[in-house]
Amino acid sequence: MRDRSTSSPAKAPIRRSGFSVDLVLLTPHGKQLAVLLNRSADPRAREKWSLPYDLLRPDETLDVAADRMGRAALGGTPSWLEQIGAFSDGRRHPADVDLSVGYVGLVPMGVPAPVGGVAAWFPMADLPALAPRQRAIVDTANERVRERLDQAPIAFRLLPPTFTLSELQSMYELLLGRRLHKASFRRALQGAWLVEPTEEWRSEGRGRPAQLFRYAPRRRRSSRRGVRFELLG
Amino acid sequence: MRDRSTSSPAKAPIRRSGFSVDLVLLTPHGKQLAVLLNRSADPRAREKWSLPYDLLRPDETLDVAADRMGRAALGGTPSWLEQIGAFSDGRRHPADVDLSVGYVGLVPMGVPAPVGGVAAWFPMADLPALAPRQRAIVDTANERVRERLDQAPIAFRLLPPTFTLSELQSMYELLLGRRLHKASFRRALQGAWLVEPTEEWRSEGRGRPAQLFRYAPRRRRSSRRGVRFELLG
DNA sequence: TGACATTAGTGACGTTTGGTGACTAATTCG
DNA sequence: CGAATTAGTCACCAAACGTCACTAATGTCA
Repeated sequence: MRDRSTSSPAKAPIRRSGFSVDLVLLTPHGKQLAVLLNRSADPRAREKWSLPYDLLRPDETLDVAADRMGRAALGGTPSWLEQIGAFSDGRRHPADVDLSVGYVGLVPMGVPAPVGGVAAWFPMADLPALAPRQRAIVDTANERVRERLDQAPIAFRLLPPTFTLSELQSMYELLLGRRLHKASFRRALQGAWLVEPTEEWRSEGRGRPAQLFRYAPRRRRSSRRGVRFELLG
Repeated sequence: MRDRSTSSPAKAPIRRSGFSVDLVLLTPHGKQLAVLLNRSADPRAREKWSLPYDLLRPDETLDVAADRMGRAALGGTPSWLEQIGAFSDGRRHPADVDLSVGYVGLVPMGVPAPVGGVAAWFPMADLPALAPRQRAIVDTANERVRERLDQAPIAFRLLPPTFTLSELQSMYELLLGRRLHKASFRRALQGAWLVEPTEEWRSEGRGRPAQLFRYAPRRRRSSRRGVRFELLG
């Protein structure tokens, strides 16, 4: 299903001339992110697991191909998807292609990997060995998610449709890798007009029940600020 | 020189199976940025001008190829270079390849286009017709430069080694497309420890002479800020 | 030569933004 | 009931930022 190559028996370091699209699907998994990996079809493959990848079909857009692969890998479409670039140095790739185009996708928490053991979620900190080029793609995916965190609804796409503000803050803390102050977080969120409260409350065991919110961004003028020099040197 | 294809007389919509690297070289030109374009070698080409592009050579890294193309197009190496992604939808490209990898490069002001008329600088606002895929690459290059403006030394790479603070501010204003307040700009710059003064002053016709500065970033701790919700909805 | 225009550079004030600790509120558990 | 736990808010203070106004140093021109 995944192998669309014409039968080429060569195992030598001859690269196929095409290129692949490689997908990094991320979902929250406890205190960290997890990546979806496919078990290698070829038992002789040097790595047992790999990112989902495929060759681009004729007359298919890159973005469309990535979405199609997301559906193929999960049964549903990722809640967010973005290209992270082209990867081609000498590093090895399972498809033996010259070049691979990487995509990051987000999957809301709680979506299980397809049954059958062909795919599984692996925590970021405990990945099995991957082909070097795919390893680079995973690392870039991680960076990209952090970079986009404040410009795209990353955290919201990893949460269910309704969530508590504590859950939202925990998601930001997971993605940023550091703690945030409750009052500051909520004040900033208030000013951004990104969420609206629902009528529901959720009692999570002990403690005061929390109100549920949903992601409902409202138009606001982009603040005409001065320059930020974030460059560190 | 640029055409490395095996002689394929086909003019039909048959795509070559390879991919190209396309370079958007930018330099300040008056009140806006300018792009370096090559005159099409083939007089029957549908567009008279194109971005510099080439096919990746065997065992060559994408980054290396982009740098090589920058040197070939200008005689010198770009002062900054970054990949901006892979482009492949149905849109036409002069090389008739399935996929193109775009790069942005910066060139300090004052570097002339090579003599001979094979290349020329075109102001952003007044570009000639380009193949649709290259047009998309140019647009993405522009966005990327603005996105990176506060994280990479974009403005400094477009200026000569020493410059006045007014020139630096003008460069930021050019890139951002809006005016900045002088005192705020300088205060923020001061806090960022990015420049150091030289002993030289420059008298530019009328008005008080300005001190020259050079880009000399000093290490500083990354500020542990809270979250920014720049997302506009 | 002196008034004026022009550009560079800085000081100071008030407002907004953001970090922080401490408070109140509502629930479970014993 | 009281302690523990989690949610939600308030108020204080410091840092950051927009703005105006001022001083400084040059050229231009009457």
